[in-house]
Amino acid sequence: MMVESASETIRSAPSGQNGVGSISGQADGSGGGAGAAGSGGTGRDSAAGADSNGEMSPAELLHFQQQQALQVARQFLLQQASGLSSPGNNDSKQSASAVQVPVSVAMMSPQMLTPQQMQQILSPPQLQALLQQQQALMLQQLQEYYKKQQEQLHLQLLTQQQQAGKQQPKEALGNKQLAFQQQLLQMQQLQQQHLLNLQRQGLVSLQPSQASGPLQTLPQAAVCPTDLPQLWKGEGAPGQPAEDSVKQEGLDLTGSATTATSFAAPPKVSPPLSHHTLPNGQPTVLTPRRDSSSHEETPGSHPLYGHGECKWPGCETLCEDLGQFIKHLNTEHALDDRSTAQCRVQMQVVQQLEIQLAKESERLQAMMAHLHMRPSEPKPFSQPVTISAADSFPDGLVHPPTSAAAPVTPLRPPGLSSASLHSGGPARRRSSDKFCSPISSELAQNHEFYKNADVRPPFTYASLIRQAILETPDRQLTLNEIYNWFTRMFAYFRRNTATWKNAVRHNLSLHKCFVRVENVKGAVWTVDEREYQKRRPPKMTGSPTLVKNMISGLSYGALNASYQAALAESSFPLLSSPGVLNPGSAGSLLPLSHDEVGAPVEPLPSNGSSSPPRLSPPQYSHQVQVKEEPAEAEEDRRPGPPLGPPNPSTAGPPEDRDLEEELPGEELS
DNA sequence: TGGTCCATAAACAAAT
DNA sequence: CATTTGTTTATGGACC
Repeated sequence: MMVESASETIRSAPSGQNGVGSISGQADGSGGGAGAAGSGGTGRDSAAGADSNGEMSPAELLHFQQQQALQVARQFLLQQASGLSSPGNNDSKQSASAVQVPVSVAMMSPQMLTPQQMQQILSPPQLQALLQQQQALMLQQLQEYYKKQQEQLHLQLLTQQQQAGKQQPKEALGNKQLAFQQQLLQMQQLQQQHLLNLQRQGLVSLQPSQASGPLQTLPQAAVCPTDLPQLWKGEGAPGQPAEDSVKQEGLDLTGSATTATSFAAPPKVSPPLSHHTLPNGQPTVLTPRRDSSSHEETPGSHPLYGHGECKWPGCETLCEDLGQFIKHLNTEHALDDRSTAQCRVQMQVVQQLEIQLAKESERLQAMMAHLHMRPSEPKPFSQPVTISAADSFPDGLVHPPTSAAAPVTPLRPPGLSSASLHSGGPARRRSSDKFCSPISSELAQNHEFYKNADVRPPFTYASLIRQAILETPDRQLTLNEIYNWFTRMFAYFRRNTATWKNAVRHNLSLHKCFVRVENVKGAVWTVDEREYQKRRPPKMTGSPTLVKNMISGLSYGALNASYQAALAESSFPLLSSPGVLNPGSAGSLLPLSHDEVGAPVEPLPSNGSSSPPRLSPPQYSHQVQVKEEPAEAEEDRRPGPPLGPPNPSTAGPPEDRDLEEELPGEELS
């Protein structure tokens, strides 16, 4: 295959955006394009030369959308931090109004956090969800918008024709028609382009569910489609300066000014055409009550007024006093199309946040409940609670932690999980390791995300390699197969191949947990679970501290690191190991596609299935034996006597393989 | 500050 | 001979 030679790799320029110097990968995406091409798999978009085009390249688009999602996410976090998330609160109205201010304000404020930071704070699933929501919304809005524009054009065209037919010379008519048609064409092209871009990037993952997706995710957002165009219009209105978040986002994008412009363009198109369309087509469907709620309530102070400025989304006009503000409010934010549209946008924002809030609240309660009861309930798992805790918060759902960890996948236990670093961007490396989130579950859950987004997975090479191997029916892979797994599963590894491949080889050789086995066909790599677990014993057991942190973090409502981590972690987990097939079950699913790793579905039945009360020495954290199959002997043993023994066979069972395995003893070295 | 864990780079050797 | 596969060593960042 095309392995590129060293030469290419060397040029890595560290200067990452943020400084995390080590990860050169990110930085040099440019050149990489070429080499990567090989891995066929998914639709690959060469990351190459993004900037050259006038239009937004897929990469840029993705970046852009991520930014958008991040914005929203940011608000969400802010709110959480400010204690909004009081547990029981269900009163949507209340929370809505409460949320409003901060949200709108924050929305406009440019970056408080960098995308990287957001990535760290938010878990991939969260990011993904946000992204999708945003994308769905945008898509919808765009579609509506274009539709509307086209209708307008057609109408105009018709009118013109009629009139022209009567009074205008043919030539003129011809010209006009031409002009309109061109416009129409442009519109169509634009539309197609945008839709294409959106889909391309995205939304790939979005695609499948797309049909119903948007509606589902944004039940409320779906409001009347017809109104949407107005949203854009309103926002795009020339008069208002900063408002459009889109624009702001654009500014934020460090490197892509072009992006901003190109993206913002579409909405802008509207002004010219729109001015007269508005009068007509806009049935202002605005619901009075909402409107009134935000405008009218002016007790002593006004919810839209604070710190001397107008808090209306996008408007930060300074007002000396309330009186002046009111005046401003009445003049600038009167009941017009723009205000209505903005209001609607705000409604959507709030609604989404409410949904999110409800989810998070639920999760919080479950967490609290769990942590509380924990003391009394020691036994379920001797294991580190932390682990289970982390595992247990799936996205939104709450499932009993206790049972959570093990239960989910009876067969394939969390055993495999172990290492991984949980989320996290920069920190990715180690810190998380300690948290020990199950890579398998995380992966399963965010499988699509990593597959399509050029984001560096928050796992160490070792944990990824292990995952790759374990996902295989016979738990063994050749080096090349490992490479393929990487490229298949992560968009990120589709470039800089020389670099990460070297790292993979390095890790295989370096870690005792990877055992090379000579096979008929050559050599394959297997994982020695015992060794693997051995590497990180210390912390886990001591989880108490972690728990403590979590608790304190929660109680204070502060976004401290531990909380963030917990948050991030929480979302991943869903299922623990979905696709992983264990040999035992192997027969069934196996070989095929691993992709399924993603099978997850979130809702985990909480069927507690049995929680295997596995106890294992603390050191070996989770483990489960999987039972089902002797196949992996390796795993089995670990629970028991820790180190001991030489393992008998590791793999024996499955099949013959005479050559199999391992030689006893050696590993101890 | 020192130790550990990781990522990355690179030199080399052995096998294909 | 060129690649691929494995091993090792070195360096530096992050974290505890």
